[in-house]
Amino acid sequence: MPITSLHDWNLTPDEAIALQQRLAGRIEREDRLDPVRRIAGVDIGFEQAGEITRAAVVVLAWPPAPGGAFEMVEQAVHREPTRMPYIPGLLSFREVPATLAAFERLTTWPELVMVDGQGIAHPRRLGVASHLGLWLDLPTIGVAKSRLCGRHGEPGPERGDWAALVDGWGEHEEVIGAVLRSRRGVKPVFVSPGHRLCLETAVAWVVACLGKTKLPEPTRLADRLASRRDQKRR
DNA sequence: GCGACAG
DNA sequence: ATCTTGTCGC
Repeated sequence: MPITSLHDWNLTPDEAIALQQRLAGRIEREDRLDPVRRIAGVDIGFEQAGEITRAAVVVLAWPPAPGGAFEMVEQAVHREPTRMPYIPGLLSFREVPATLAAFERLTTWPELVMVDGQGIAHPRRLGVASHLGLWLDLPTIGVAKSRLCGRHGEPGPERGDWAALVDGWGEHEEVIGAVLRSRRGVKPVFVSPGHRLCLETAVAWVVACLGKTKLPEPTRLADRLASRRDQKRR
């Protein structure tokens, strides 16, 4: 059931938390993906000492070419005044509005989206990837570089090895993500379902999109575009 | 009260 | 996230 109306993004922390608790109940964790032909990557960067929020989205063709390279189908960037400071747990209210605007500039639509941040691996099970997934009504996966919440062991050393990220105790204990070794010898990434897919499927897609670096291609390329590292060179 | 804390 | 040069390693 797609969400048809957008809520107010300028909320007090308490109101934002209450809203997250309600929206979390709408997250679908069962696989519901259309045949994948395009995968989008999303990330946010900042300009002018944080005054400007810069949302970047890249759309890559799936599957990648025989050599392993992903074809860049389209890119979009949207800049706007930063609306609120970074508050752990409330990241989506700072980044999702600009991201939605960037998506509106696309002429092609993806069937899957990877977001730089957490999916359900969040205190109220509604990280940026999940929140964005609800608004786009698309399957989303959260790929974060560090942990927000949950406990976990050390994943194995090989690419693809992962350890469960669990949160809660007793009857409330649940697996909320995977601490994935995306490359030998590097700190693992935190993968969690955003919307419309389960953990195993999310991990499989991230692994399938890994190139030669720590981050999967969709997120890595979006990161470069958001931080202007693709042209900013010196 | 004392830590922890995505980007 | 961002401010920033060189440097160690495959």
